[in-house]
Amino acid sequence: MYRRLLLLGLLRREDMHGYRLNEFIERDMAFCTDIKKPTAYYLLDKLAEEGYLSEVEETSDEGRPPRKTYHITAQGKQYFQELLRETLRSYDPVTFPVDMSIAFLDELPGDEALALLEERRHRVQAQLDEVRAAPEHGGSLRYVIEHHTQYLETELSWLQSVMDEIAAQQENGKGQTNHE
Amino acid sequence: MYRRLLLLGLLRREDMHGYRLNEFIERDMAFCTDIKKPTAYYLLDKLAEEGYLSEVEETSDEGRPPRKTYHITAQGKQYFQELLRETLRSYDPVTFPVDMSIAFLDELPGDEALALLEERRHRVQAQLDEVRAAPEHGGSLRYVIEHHTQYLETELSWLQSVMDEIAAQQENGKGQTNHE
DNA sequence: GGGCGCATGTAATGAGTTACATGATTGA
DNA sequence: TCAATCATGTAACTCATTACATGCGCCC
Repeated sequence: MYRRLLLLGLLRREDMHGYRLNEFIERDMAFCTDIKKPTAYYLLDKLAEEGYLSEVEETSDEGRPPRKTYHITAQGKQYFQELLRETLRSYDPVTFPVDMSIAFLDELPGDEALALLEERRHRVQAQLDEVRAAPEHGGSLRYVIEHHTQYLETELSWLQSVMDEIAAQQENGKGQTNHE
Repeated sequence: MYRRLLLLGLLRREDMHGYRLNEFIERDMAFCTDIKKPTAYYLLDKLAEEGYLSEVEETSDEGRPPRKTYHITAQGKQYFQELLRETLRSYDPVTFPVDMSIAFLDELPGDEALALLEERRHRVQAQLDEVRAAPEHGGSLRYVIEHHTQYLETELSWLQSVMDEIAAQQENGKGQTNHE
């Protein structure tokens, strides 16, 4: 649903065709969304069918492929508002896949666990670097960047604390576990 | 995939039938997973088909319905290890639906935005309370609880900072936006 | 007699992804 | 001539969910 919100939100500012939308999303919002191109095209189609967007087919003037420009309708604006409010007010508990591996960490010898967690730490750090490098165009996208920055910093500090504790156990000679 | 890891991880400790598994998950792990009952049954079936679990049908002695007890196989243990390592080392960027509503926050009058965010804050706080109330049985589940606690605290502090900034703009009379 | 606990499922649906297809122009 | 840019899609698939179905025994 948040993907619909994204598309409607961008189209509310300016009419665009799918390619431009995907381009913008990939360049400026990659750090906070995972929408894929075919999904975007699919959703634009669907939103148009449902009456939230109107599409204007532009037959190509030159050698360029034809394209459809989307414009948000009155119902679309209302729908956008509904989605916006609902998304703002509601909170769905998050699940982290890594939690399951942490929960069963006793399955792995401590040194291997440490190596894998170190690898993970690098990836989280890389993601944080990417967020910090995000183009800083004004507007409330600034809050979103701050959101991800804080989230990732917390993630790093938690990871570090887990690694510290494992390393401590390792030194105490309690690091022996049942491994296959 | 992390759902498979969860089921295999629990079965690695002790043979169980689906009902007990679901019961345990709901009581002790609700705060960190969103697996639904039919999904669990479905996955147990599938994991058995794939040779990672063996199932023993126990025809009911008394009036109780018959049940299938699952036991992890050697391949299952290996598969579990693979999933465990892969899940530990890899990091998939998280997306927060709320980000999309924050990105387009200028669509809403400031006072309404504040009211909705306040509602959200309450829900996040409730979730944090629930995590803190989680049964504290030993093992590395402790790390998972810590993970969620820190995540939710960060979430609350970020929310607060967004609300503060909106309130500040409101006072400066910049709170006027284009609304329908 | 009505609801809860025990125990398992199925059928339909949804949301999104992957891999693939098309085809013209422009620049190295 | 080879890749990239522009521009749009489809078909098949995965993963998981929702809503529903079943049926006995126990307790109030």
